[in-house]
Amino acid sequence: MNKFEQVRAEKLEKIAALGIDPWGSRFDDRQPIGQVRELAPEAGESTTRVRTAGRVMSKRDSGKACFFDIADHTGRIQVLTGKKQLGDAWPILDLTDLWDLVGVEGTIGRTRTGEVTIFADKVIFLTKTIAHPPDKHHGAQDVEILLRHRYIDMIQSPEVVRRFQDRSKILSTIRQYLTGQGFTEVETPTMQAIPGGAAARPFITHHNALDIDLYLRIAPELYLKRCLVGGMEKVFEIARVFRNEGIDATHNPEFTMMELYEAYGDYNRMMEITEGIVVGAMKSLGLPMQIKYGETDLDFTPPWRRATYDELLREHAGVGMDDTDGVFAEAKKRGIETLGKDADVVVSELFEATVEDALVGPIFVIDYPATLCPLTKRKTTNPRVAERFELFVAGMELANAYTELNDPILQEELFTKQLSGQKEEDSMAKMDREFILALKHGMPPAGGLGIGIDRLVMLLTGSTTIRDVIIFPLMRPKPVGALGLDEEGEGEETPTPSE
RNA sequence: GAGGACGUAGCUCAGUCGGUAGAGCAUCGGACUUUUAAUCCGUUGGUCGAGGGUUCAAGUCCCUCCGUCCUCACCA
Repeated sequence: MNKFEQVRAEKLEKIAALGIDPWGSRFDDRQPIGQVRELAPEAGESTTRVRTAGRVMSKRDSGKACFFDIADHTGRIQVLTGKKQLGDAWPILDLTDLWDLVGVEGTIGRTRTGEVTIFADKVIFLTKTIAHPPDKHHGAQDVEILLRHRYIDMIQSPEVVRRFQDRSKILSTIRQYLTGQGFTEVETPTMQAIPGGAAARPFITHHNALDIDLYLRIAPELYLKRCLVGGMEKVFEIARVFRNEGIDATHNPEFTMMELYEAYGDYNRMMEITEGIVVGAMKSLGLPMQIKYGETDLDFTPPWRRATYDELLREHAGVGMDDTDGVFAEAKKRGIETLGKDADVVVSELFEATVEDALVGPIFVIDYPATLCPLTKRKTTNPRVAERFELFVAGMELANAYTELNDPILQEELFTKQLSGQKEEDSMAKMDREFILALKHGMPPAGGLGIGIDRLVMLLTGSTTIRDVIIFPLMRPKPVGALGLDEEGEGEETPTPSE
């Protein structure tokens, strides 16, 4: 405990000595501060009584009077009280520090300078804050402090709380939209013996009683399709998935993916649903169809542009995807390694290099080279092309959907086929015999869709990094030392992982 | 994984050419019943991220390590 904490801890004792519980208790019939503010008259003091609670954000002591500001997630308000008004309760104010939690009761009004103020005759101590708070004007600015101790970020920046409330609203809107369309929400295994359904490196863990290694899922896809086999014709899951890869402004090791499957649908139907979900989410936040993301102007008025993979590759790279010689030549020209790589792997790399960053969107890129899509149904008119789309917005891949492959014989074949030039962990093709067996029982033709929830929330809340929309992003563990929280001598260090 | 930047009091930040470690806020003590970055007087506070090196002397220069951020690569 550092010197600041000792001072506050001593006050704790003094509060208790006054017969007051420094940790507070139930506090009923409280109005949120935002509501209390609305009751303020144009000027002067009203007779309207209010009762509210919040965190002390600033304090201006003036002898026998005291002004302090309290804040909750709905707003901030000034409180004025005095020795005469509080009587026996007056000494508690001396023991009240910044970031303590208090309840107040009094009349609502304005001071002569026009500031909305609660003229309090009761101050109820609710909770002592032992830690020393950051600078009351600048707040903590260090990104590391804000991320490691997100509650500090939330306390000092109401917009942070609002952003996560927006995230919650987007999620509930998606649930409402889908259940309204007859979808059933299911929860499939997070720990899986074979981590399939996407191309990504998994996290590995171990179950002691069964003595088996398990993987944290990289996608819920293969289980949701089993639900289709079982007759759940419309299912979805808002799935936390885990990918053991790099961390940057658009990637966190765990993130949230919405996946849905609709029997007897196809990828065209998935485009309609995607538009419905995104537009619905925007409306729930009160956003117009034209928004700005960073410097980019986006128009979400449906229907959104649909362009084929081949068409876009011709537009931006000047070659068609079936023109193997042209694709190799163009790739080499752009410094892409082509030696020993499958033609479609090169096509894909050329596409990523030339097209993806140029896509402002929203735009559905449709009809991908089939070899890159082992879980997707091929076009009956052209088996080289898979019925898949990806939705791009502002250079981000926001959604991915297929007409689902339901042919178990072809599926088994595709699971065994690794493309040259592609590492196994970079491939979606991982043999899962249990899944093949499920397909053998007859999965209806279906459309499937995945939407990256974090990226959608980024887009709709104007956040440029994923850390702004993941409430506790992964950070490398560190001994608690910042903010004076470090225990002297018996420093309880976070164990470092073995190398 | 590669490159770059940063790390100084609880917080926000200065710190010149290598020459006694600073300010504001917060804390603590005092004055004040309409302040609002309250004011006024006084006070306390440092392993300069960690370790090593150069030097008479290192916050400052060099090396290693740790952490965070940015760019690139991978990925959604």
